[in-house]
Amino acid sequence: MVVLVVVQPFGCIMIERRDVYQAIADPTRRMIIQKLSGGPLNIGQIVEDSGITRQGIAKHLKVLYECGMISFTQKGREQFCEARLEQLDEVVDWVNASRKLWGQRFKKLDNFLAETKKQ
Amino acid sequence: MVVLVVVQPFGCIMIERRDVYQAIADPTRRMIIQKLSGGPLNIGQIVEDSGITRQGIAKHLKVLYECGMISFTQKGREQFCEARLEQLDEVVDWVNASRKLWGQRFKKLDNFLAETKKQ
DNA sequence: CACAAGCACAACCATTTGGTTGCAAAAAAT
DNA sequence: ATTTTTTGCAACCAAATGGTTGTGCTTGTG
Repeated sequence: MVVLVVVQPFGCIMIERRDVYQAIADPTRRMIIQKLSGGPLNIGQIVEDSGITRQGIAKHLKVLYECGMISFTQKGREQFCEARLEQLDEVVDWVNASRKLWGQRFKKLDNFLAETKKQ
Repeated sequence: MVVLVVVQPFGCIMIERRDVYQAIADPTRRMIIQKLSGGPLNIGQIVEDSGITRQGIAKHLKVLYECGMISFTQKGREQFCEARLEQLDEVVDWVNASRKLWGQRFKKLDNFLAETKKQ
């Protein structure tokens, strides 16, 4: 997990972490994640049929790495890339929490109406 | 990918469909979604304690609307905003599909090793 | 050795993003 | 009738994003 320490105006130090939401926001990165879901690949293999340049892919890999969604293993001159999908739990948890609240919104409205009736 | 061409509230003309991944990529938009999960609110209520200006919020609402994650209802001079969290299914489905594939990666490796042993 | 494969790093570029300020319109309240 | 609330719209801005080309450094291979 990479933490970006940003020194802002007034000498403020902000600690920014790239998050998983940002990681999966881009369609190319989702494609990379799906390719890697099948197992580790080297960068050349990821570039194959991606439609963009190696350097473009490298930038996306950097983002994914900074989110802790992939890890690297050097093997000779090749760099193998492996997915770490545990991070996606955060997204699912957030979605479920929101939907749980959303599912209760009518109940809450009923409670509100009941309360106002009493007064 | 579904492309909707809708000319409706907010003066939005939707030609390309923004996707849900982009909608939840921004922390401010996630905050808005969570606020709305409890039930409909007008724009002023969403702005409350958000730390950014009404116009800033309006831009985020436009994005959320274009993703089909919120809908509007005019009531006098107030514009009420309601969440449509069904859209989040797409995210959960994608995550689950990736994780399913990921869970099978060792099995695949075993199969591969078994195949090569035969030859 | 010479050469190719695989990759990292830097510079550059156009567009998008995420915010701001200012102003105008319409509905409600006084 | 005037003022206040609530909102919409446009212009502006800095920074981030998503790509590109070019260069050069390792590491295997003939």
